[in-house]
Amino acid sequence: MSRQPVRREPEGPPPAAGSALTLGDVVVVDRNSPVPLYYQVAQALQTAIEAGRLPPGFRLDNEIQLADELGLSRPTMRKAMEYLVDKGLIIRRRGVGTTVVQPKVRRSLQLTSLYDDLVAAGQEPATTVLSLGLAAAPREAAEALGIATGTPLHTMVRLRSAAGRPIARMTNYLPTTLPGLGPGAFTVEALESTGLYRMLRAAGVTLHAADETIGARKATAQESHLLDEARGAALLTMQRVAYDDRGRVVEYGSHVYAASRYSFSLSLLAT
Amino acid sequence: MSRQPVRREPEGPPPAAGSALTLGDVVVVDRNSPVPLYYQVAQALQTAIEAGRLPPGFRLDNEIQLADELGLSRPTMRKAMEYLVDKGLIIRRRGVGTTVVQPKVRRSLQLTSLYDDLVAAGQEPATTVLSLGLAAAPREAAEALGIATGTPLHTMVRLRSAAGRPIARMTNYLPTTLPGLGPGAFTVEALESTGLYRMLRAAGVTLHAADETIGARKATAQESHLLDEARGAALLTMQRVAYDDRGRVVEYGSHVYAASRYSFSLSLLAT
DNA sequence: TAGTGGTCTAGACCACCGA
DNA sequence: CGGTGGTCTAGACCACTAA
Repeated sequence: MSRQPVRREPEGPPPAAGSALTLGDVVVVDRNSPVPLYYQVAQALQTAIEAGRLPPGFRLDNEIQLADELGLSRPTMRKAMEYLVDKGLIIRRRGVGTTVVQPKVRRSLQLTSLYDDLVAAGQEPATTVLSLGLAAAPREAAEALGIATGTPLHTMVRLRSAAGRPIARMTNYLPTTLPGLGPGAFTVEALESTGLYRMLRAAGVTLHAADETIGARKATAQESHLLDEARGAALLTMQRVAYDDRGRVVEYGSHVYAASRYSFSLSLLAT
Repeated sequence: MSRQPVRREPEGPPPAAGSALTLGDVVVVDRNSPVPLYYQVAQALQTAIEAGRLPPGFRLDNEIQLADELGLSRPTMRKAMEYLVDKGLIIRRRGVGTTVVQPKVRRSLQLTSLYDDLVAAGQEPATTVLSLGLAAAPREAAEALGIATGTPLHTMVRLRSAAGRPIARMTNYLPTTLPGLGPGAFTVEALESTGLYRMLRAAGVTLHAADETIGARKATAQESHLLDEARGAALLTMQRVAYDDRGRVVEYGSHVYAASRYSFSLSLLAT
């Protein structure tokens, strides 16, 4: 239980960026918690980095020192740091050391107003179910789900709005053969209040992976009207196939978004 | 060096999906190789899975057995399997075991012809440099790079084609202050033959992360002409900010794609 | 040459799952 | 209950980097 905040501040030129902090100031581990030690450490460090207490460029001590400052073994400390590397928060180089990564700017990319902005601006997104029921699988959905065209599927069309304006039309197809997803598994009320993915999880479906394709095309007259856009406006399209942890296709969705008010953002780490 | 392909085929009902194979049939480790043992194992397993030698649903032995079949310690075997979990190729459940995941279908999503299809169809992509030089940073690029508007930047516009038709116009801005990227670092010839990212790596830049925003809008008259599309056609847009391993912004790109012939595909693992 | 992270080992105990 | 993966420890040697 010894955890004196040892401060190493040797003579000579001041260190590049901080180093007056010690892990003990930032991380406290609870050995009685059911949360794994490495995860406690990783979370604490992530919080500290995101809060700026470990600023960009901050040089961390080597993993052996850190480990015994916290009273942990080296592998455990290491696992915590690997977690942060995977998240892109720190960089480690053999023979060099570990430094905190510069936070990404992100928000400078918002050239147009985004869905997230609308949500952040206080307007909660709302969902309206336009249709819901069992219907014969169209060719597109049948191919995605790997079944015969015409097989009955849960079929639903939802309109997603934010800030009082429609943003997206989402069409989803789900097989009726999965446990917990028999006919009648979905209701308009639940879909509008709970959301599809939460309902799936509640039904015992474990989402594991998804493939998405993002494209664009011009809106049809009907789509322009539905999404409150000009005729022939550009739409973002997204098709998604979602799989559960046994590799079964759980859902196929084909969605269109009003491109003037919506865009997709992604962050990638080194390939 | 004992590596007999031990086969476990107990009495009773035939196992669900395979189990007549052993790791020894699929993985051979070379302790003299500089390649880490866990990585050798992970690669061999990945290859076997993707080749179908370990079919979807295949149940792997527990990690202790696997480890000593290969003459490895449990942590090393474990690290190999964690690698495969991260790649989404296997699923592990405590108290249950490890199984090979169903391969994703992917290709059923190609509703429209994609860039990849064109490349796969034999037409190599080609790049034409439309302009290249130093220019004052426009507001958009200055914001993304975190510098003052008007700062001189490497500025380049490239036209990417496939199957003899233009597909994308890519506009990139790069600071001149990074080591190896002074004025004159880029030439038309190198860009057309080598590609921007490869040139960056050669200049000693280590790409680490990127933020992307994908949207859509209608083409201007000039863009329609350049990309060989109808007037007002839908375009996919993508802005990207790339960072090096010190968190410095390396590049800002703003690109437009002919949506009738291009789309983005992504695969996601459980969040 | 000194210090760093990368890899590897051989144990241990535990939480969870299904029969 | 037995078997599984999840966590943790305390060492060891090595490859790489920088001074």
